[in-house]
Amino acid sequence: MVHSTADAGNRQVRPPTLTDRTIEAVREGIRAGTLVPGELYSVYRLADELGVSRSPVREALLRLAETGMVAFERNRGFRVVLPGARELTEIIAVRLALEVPAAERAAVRADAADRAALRTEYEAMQASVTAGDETAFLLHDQRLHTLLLELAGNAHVTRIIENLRDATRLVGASTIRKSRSLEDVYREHRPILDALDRGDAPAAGAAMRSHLESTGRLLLREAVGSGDDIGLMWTDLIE
Amino acid sequence: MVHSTADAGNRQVRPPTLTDRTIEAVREGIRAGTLVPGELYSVYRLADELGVSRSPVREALLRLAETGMVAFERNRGFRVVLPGARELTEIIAVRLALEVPAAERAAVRADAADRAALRTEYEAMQASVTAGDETAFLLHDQRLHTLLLELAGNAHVTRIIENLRDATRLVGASTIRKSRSLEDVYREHRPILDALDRGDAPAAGAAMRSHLESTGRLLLREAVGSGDDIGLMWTDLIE
DNA sequence: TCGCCATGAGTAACATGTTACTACCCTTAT
DNA sequence: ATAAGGGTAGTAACATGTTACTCATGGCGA
Repeated sequence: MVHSTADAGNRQVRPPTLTDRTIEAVREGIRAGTLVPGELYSVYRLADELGVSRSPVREALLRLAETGMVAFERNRGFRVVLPGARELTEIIAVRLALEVPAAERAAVRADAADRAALRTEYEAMQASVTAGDETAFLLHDQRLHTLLLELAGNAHVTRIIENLRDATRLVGASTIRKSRSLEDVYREHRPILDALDRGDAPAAGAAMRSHLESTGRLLLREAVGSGDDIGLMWTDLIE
Repeated sequence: MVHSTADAGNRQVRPPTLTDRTIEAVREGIRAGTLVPGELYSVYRLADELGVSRSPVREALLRLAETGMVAFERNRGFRVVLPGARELTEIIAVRLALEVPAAERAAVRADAADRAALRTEYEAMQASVTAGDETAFLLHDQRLHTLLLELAGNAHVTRIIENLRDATRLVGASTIRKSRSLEDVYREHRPILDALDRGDAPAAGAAMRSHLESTGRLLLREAVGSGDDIGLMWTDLIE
């Protein structure tokens, strides 16, 4: 059984730092709509909104800037960035390259406890679908993917994907609502888990590929700018 | 022709910040042996060695800590970390997953100018071999790989690999000297470039895989701790 | 000789102060 | 009306101050 605490770069047994808590606060603010993409904010204002000094806030935003989630503008402020079609396509390509082999590996390594944990998340997804709670749905979707990655046993891969996910979460949230395909996304995970149960590595990989490509296309369709040629970029980076 | 400036997250046309310069200074310090892995340093000391305040130094080190190059210890200082066998294996696995497809893509997209640029680096590698200059060798090796990645057209992949390389550069430097296989590593690049010239994508991918696996095993042999079972980890994460 | 505890030096993490720069606004001349 | 220009508010980047913690060291008793 792979422990699920996800301590890749491992920080603290001690309480999380203010920087860590600020990172979470920003993520939450974006989820909740308090921080609007494209809008200009400042470390000053955010710092006293959160009731902390500028240092941890600045550090937190710099880390988020590394993943491309926010962008600083010198002497102006920072913005929450939502990724364009190009960036989304690139991210999907990376996820395909890393998560498909991870799924294959997971199929080989999973024991009964792992499979049970995956099922739990899967059922929680189903519950979120019927409840129409897309926030919860995305949360369990993420957890399921993360569990799979941890099963594969490569902490670097887990961290990389986690970072990329951050950059896209924003698009995902607004996308799924519109296309009301929440249930479709849910269904796509079934073949993955079934293959895991059978220990069928190739099938698990194929199912994961199919899932990522499908949701990838979905994301792109929503996030596309008029100038971007999706088909061209897709074949260029993915196929 | 893909432009080689590699501005993925893109910063400034303006002069680089003190933080940026500090990051480079730390990298250089490690290369030059001024900063010894495992030794305990402090932001205080490093700051006035560099003649700047603690803020940019701290920010620089935090960024390097993200990639795993250094590690902070609360109220103690920070250390330059050299990766263990486990981490090296994980990194090799990621490089295989990303750089093999990138080589295939590059084979399709490369034009005459791209191929010429690759040849230039390749010949510079050869020159470094005969000159016995391993620093220069590693530099051109890196440039060649980066060129290939940029050719593939996925800036995220380029950035990810670049970060991983940072974590391993240290091991690579000490490794190659001992095993005096500098020339072997040089030779391994030949089939890649040949395949590129023919526009033969599968061959380019296969050559890249072979190269990464070979140098990967080399790295592991040097960096291994007595308690680590290389073979087990290798099959677990790579094959 | 050995263990224990107080103490102090040194640190990361956090807070606050400073600087140089940018864009915006309002005035004024054309 | 429109353009030019100076002033000002607000900012990131950098510098410095403060706090709470960790660990080594040395004295002191057994």
